[in-house]
Amino acid sequence: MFSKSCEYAIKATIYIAVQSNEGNRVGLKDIAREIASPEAFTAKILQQLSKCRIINSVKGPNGGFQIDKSEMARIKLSQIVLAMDGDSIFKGCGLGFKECSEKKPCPVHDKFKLVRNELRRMLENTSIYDLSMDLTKGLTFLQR
Amino acid sequence: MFSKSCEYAIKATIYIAVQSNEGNRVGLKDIAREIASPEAFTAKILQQLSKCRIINSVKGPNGGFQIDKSEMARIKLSQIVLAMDGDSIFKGCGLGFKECSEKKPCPVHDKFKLVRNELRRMLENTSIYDLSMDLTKGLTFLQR
DNA sequence: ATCAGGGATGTTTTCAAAGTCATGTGAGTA
DNA sequence: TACTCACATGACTTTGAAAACATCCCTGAT
Repeated sequence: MFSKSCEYAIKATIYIAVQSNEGNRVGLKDIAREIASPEAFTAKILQQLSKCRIINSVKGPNGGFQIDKSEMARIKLSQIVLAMDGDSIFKGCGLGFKECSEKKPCPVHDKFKLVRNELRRMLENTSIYDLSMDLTKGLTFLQR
Repeated sequence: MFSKSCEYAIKATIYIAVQSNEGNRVGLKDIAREIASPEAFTAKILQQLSKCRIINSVKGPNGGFQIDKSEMARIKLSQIVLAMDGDSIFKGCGLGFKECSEKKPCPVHDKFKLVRNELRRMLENTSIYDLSMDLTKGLTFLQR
């Protein structure tokens, strides 16, 4: 469904959100350990998220990553997916056709549209804030 | 969403269905040309479909692939996906966790369940017969 | 100004999916 | 029986995402 990068990105963003809510700035090592991801690879993903203004990075001693509390509710899952995997999951044809449209639909075009719209709706309506709250409350988990 | 193999498998099955409806048995070359897929790779996919009883193969001169008319309505998209990609798309966790369940859900578990159920419903309710009919009627296309 | 902590960036390496090639096997035909 | 057509099978190669490695650069503290 999503690329590995995107999966890590979602996990990392949620973890950073949880920590930011408690006023903590977190470093790469922390994040990689907490979401069980390869450190070097995670670094790249965090840089990408940082470029896309989804998270903030601070260099130097006591540096790390954080998310502004004021922005947390604004950040939706869809933004992370878009930043990591592009819009292929929203626009791409179910059978991989480059040109698949209402005018010239592939055999599963209409059927997939329904599912994709449901997916899009879900991603656009799910905020990182909500996900981080569930995690803080112990309703969900970031391991296993 | 699906592997390349699965995309080809769906396209191939639909094409074979269309031809079978007109009483034609089709060969590998025909299929590969029609769905614009690499021939050798397509051969493997057809063999897999054949093993899973989704299509029938006939060896020798005037051999080829076909689908029994009587079975065509019974074959659903879900069977092809299952044969090619396994059940990961139905069961797999949105964040890639090996153990993700109601008991120990990942942060997006519930949200994904809705989307996945919609996908499953769609795949289980879409028959190859219906898709082949749309193609025959010129409502859908297998190229581009 | 220097030093160390920690993020940023470019280059390899690894591995599974995608795709190719060579050869085997069964079926129809003469 | 011999030949040929077309599917079957397994080993091999290629490609690109995932992951690892090495190095650079910015920042705060002393």
